[in-house]
Amino acid sequence: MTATIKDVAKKAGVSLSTVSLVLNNKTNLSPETINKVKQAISDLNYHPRHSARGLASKKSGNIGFILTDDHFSRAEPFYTKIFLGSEFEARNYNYYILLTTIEQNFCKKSIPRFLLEKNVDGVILAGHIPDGLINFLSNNYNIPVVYIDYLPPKGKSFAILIDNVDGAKLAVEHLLEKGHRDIAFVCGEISHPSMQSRFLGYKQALKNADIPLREELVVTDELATSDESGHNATCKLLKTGIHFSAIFAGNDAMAIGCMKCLKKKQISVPDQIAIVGFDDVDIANQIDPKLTTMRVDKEEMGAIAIKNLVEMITKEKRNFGKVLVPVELVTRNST
Amino acid sequence: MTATIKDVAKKAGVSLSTVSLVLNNKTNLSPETINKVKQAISDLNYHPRHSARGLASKKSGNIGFILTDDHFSRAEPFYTKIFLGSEFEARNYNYYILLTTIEQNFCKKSIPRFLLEKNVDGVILAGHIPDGLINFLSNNYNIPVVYIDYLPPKGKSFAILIDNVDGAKLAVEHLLEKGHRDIAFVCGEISHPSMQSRFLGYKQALKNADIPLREELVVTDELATSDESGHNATCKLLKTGIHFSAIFAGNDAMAIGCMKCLKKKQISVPDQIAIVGFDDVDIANQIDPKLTTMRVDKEEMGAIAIKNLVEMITKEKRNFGKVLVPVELVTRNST
DNA sequence: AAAAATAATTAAAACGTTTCGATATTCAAG
DNA sequence: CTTGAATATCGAAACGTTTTAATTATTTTT
Repeated sequence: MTATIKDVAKKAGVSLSTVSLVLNNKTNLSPETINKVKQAISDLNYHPRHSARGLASKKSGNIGFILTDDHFSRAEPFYTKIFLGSEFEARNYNYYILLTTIEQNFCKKSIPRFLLEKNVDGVILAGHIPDGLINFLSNNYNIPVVYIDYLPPKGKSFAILIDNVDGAKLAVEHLLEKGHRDIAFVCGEISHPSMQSRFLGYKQALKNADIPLREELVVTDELATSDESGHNATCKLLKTGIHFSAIFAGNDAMAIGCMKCLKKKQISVPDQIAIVGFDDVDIANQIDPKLTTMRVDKEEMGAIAIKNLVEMITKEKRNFGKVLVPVELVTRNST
Repeated sequence: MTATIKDVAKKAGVSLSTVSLVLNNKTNLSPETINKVKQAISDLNYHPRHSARGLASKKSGNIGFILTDDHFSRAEPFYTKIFLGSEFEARNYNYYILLTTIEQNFCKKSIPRFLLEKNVDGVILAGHIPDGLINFLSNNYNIPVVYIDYLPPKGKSFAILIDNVDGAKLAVEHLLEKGHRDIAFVCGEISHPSMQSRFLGYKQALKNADIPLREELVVTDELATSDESGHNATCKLLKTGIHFSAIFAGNDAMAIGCMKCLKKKQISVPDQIAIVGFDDVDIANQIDPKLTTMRVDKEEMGAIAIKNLVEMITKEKRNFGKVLVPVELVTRNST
């Protein structure tokens, strides 16, 4: 059958252990030996069996990737892209990724099998993860954990987050550069952490430009952060009769809602009112006019998570804190 | 640390082997023994270590999922959904899925690691897969393979395919029921197998309704199957001046292109011209008017693939042939 | 030149299962 | 009863690595 480490040892004229040492780049090996072994490995087209390694080393060589089902199946492939970024980066480090979705309402039944079977060396948790799982993990496992796009409410953790504050600031600064002074902020569900940060960025940008914050240009009382919320919020703003020449929307969905409302009222975008969104969802580029928005590199987020996770696994140390991933302005036709 | 099979054996008062037999549902076990062991397993919260199993049984417990990078990263999450469906179903059978993307231009360097490491018991190939990989697989491995949405050009294979012919027939029949008689078919890149099948379905539906095929209502000479191709094809049709009251487009992208053209020419959809697409992409439901189209259950396709693959793995047999997944009409506002 | 330190290599145990063949027990048929 | 088959359980080998400690070879120090 296929070659094993034994065959390599025989061919290279060394012991099993030596081959293993070469395989794992261990020290105290003579260059000749290393060459002999490497030659034999390539001659035999040898590849160490994954499960044998796992058994002996007590490392699985796998990384678990957990997100809630609603996050993955939603239309916008935000987490899909993050996952893909992780998969790519993991390959560079020779790790496999085991993906699993869990239900929002966590119960003991839904503990990912790769945890029970000790089949992962570390875990990535993407998006809003139920407390139950977080507690279960920290109580029963000692493997490193990296959060993506979610900061657990308590306890020390390591998280990869979107730099919402800075992104929002950039968005508003873009509008300021275009000469806008009366910039509205449209947002729903202000309780959401991202929305709060984006609001903060909006306020900071105004402050830096010496423009006072005008409460009447801020709508934060919509229930959701959807298309519809954006639509309603814009209608509300227009009804007040207060002048504004630009809108910064909390996300693209709302920005699109804004545009729908404006179109209905025959207000031209960007001539009469400019709009900036946030997220750069796929349709942002397909609507008319194309939406200027803030893009975050999702693949990069996944890659950063892997890099850090692998470091924690191999160096057996724990990182804590936040990594803020920068956001980039994508200028299109709505501004 | 965590319990092993040894602990279970001790606790249950039986031998290692017996526990293993229970674990694997083997025959010739007394009910009392089974109960004793199961009790011990649950008492100790025992879960067999994945790599140990893999090593001893020479089965990895993993399934490989391969697709080309361009397929996975494209905007429309077609293959993402298939993958998700696979992941869900695989969980039911206690398999892990290892996903990897490969480049379109295959080379030895890009052989998925899980193949080299003997770390999968079977493989799913989704979408257009380079011949090089197919040959490599069949020459070097004896593991079962299931294709999804792709039929390899030669050799025996087992594939899960969209029932394009039947779907197209349904689409056209829907238009016929709505009273349309002059139905155009708009399609680019007719060399593509799916497009050929859809064209075939179109012709069959007409034939069944005793309506002669009129070549002048068929556009198949566009270069791509994109939005733009649909747009151009429609313009071409309109220019001929020939009457038609409905369009069946080869896919949603083209259907959307058709609508754009009609909107430009102030032709109302569906009042003057009705449109049916194919695929049910996400934006089909977001445009105005919402697009009537044909939906295929992508998750189901993934699940079917897993079911068959697992059967082949466990029963050590090979299935051959095609499974055609039915397509469903989604009636919206464009008809 | 001997002793000590270091470098290079190896033997053997360990990892936690499955599986094969052996053994013990029960059952049915002669 | 005796024998042969079927049932139930077990002991031990095997799977292919890593890792620890031991051994041998080499270099450095005194």
